[in-house]
Amino acid sequence: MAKKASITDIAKQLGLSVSTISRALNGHDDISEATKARVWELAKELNYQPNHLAAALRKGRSNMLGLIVPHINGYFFPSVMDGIEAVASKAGFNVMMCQSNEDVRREKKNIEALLNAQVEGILVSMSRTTHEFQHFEKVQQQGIPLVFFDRMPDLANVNAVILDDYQGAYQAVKHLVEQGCTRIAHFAGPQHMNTTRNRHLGYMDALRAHGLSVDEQLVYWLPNSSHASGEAGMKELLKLPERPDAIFSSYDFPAAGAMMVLHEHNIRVPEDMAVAGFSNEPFTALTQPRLTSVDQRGEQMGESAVQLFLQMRKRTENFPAQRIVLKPKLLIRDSSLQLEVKKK
Amino acid sequence: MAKKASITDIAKQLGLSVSTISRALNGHDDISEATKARVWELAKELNYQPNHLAAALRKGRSNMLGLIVPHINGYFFPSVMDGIEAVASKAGFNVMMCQSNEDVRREKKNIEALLNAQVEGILVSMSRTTHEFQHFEKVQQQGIPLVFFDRMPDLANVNAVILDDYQGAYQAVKHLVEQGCTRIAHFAGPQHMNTTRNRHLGYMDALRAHGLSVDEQLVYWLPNSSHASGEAGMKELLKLPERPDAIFSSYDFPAAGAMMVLHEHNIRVPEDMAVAGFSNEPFTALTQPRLTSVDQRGEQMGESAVQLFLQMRKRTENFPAQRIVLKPKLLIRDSSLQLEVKKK
DNA sequence: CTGAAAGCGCTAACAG
DNA sequence: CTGTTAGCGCTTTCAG
Repeated sequence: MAKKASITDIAKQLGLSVSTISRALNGHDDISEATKARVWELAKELNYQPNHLAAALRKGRSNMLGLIVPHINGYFFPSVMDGIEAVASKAGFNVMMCQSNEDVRREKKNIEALLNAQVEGILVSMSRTTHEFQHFEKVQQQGIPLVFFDRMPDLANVNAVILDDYQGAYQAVKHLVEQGCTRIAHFAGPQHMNTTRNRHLGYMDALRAHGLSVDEQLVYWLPNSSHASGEAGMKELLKLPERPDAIFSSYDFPAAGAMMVLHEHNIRVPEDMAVAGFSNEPFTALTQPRLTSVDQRGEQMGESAVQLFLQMRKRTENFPAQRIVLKPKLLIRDSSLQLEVKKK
Repeated sequence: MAKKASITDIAKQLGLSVSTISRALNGHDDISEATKARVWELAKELNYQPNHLAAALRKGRSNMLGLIVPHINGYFFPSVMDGIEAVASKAGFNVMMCQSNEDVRREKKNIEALLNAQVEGILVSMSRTTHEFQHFEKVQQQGIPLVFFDRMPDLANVNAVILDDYQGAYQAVKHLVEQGCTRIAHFAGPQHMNTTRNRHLGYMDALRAHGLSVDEQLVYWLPNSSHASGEAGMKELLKLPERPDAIFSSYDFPAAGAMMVLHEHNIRVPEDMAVAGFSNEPFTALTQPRLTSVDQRGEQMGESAVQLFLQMRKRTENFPAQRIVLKPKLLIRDSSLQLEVKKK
């Protein structure tokens, strides 16, 4: 196998200088069409492959964007990635993707790797175990634009694009109230994360706003977002002397798990208990009954995150931190619908 | 913001040569502990970040591995990516991930981008629209190890790790036969892809091996792998004069779609019609009834793919193309179970 | 329209 | 144990 051809090989074979080849290959208009053609032809013939590393080193611009997600299970993060890829590639950026696996140590390593790779910006959704932020500060110290999405730290001066989780939860619970539910339980996620904390807050405020009191007994703290933890939660709730008549879950999988348990106990959904989840996972349209859920705008979130990055790198001055908040969308399905009608 | 510190800055401030710094930073043991300590300290102080680009250029080794997946919806590809990441990072490789979006043009661009980025190998699962393979040959011509996973071209000399889709389908259909089903329908995927073609072949052979004939009327050709196409397929099958008593789907989502339609028609699963899917999506444990499916060994596939790559780059000689075939696992759930018992 | 020369940041002989 | 030197492949002044 022949050694990989470089710009110098082309130059020699054509009796031209490397700079001419470079310019020809990059389509500069101060090169004659004739030479351009010759260069292109030989490049093809030699199977020439530009070395991005060398160009990036020289230009001081890698055209790479770093991305860190906690995991890629479920529908949400992949959809964000779709949005990111679309906008990034349109702007001429390649995306270097890492998973932190919900582990802050891994997240730190990801940051290191991306910084070493000379990415021009980093988009990150924090891991579940991230409680300190020095590794992020380091990024900013290097002058690398840093954009959080979905999961962000509780700090003032950070750029982020997030969902209005509070509103999403509020709307879902309001909907349940309007369907006639009065004892609405909640599957709550970790309260140190902005996302699930705000869902919990939205839940509580929606109850209060509609004259219902918040009953701590009706809140089950999910150990994780699996369907198994929803099953466990439902079993707990069924032990209560007075059973809830609805459940709002911070995630879809536990909601579906709860429905499994209800089915086993011959408790009808939504007649005996209404159920609503959060994320709008594709499978929510496939459960029996279909599951009401809140859409998280994943794709749009990804797009906005890249756009924010693109803005940041344009400004020479440190421009004020921006926070973009997307509106959630409640998708009402059979698991919570027309309770009044169905009840009788 | 200070200009990013380089190895030269450290050298100057310490009155040492750059090579000493380089060696110290890389932990060579021909540098005194004393100087190592000084170097490390100043590096930390200056917020020094090694420039991987420069090192890679010089060493001719990028420590980057390219990955192309058709999409990251559903569970399968993310699980493969998990396996890839795990083994790759253990071997000191960073993964550069691209999506082809089931578009061969995009796939070609991805290949270009990865080649430009000087990846040391490429792992790829072909897009659905890939019918020609020059872009892959180009990779091999450059001497870059190329490993296909799951979806591979019909060529002899390619390295690949795939699932035994034929066996998976065969087992699923055999299971349905053993449950007493005699008119087993099939939701078939595209026949130009090894995966879904082999599932179709396994389906047919399992029927024949058990004395059942293959009825073309019972095969519905899925336009895609969405649940909607499964709903459409089920509706078609219900128009037949003689209704099937089981359905084996090439994907899980259409299988779930079919179950929705059956539920609407008050056709019981599995009593009136058994259902089995393919992929073992997490949601298959959450449908009503739970869906029988074939696990695709995603994680193991990813791990094997990286291991194969690592082998390939060790051999100086072109070693013979390897094909690793993983064994599928049939997960029997309620949607197909104990038909005989339940029927009466 | 083209060439010469310098250098991005780092590593790796080769010398001491 | 440390320094000198050359150069990875490319882009970009500065000169013609």
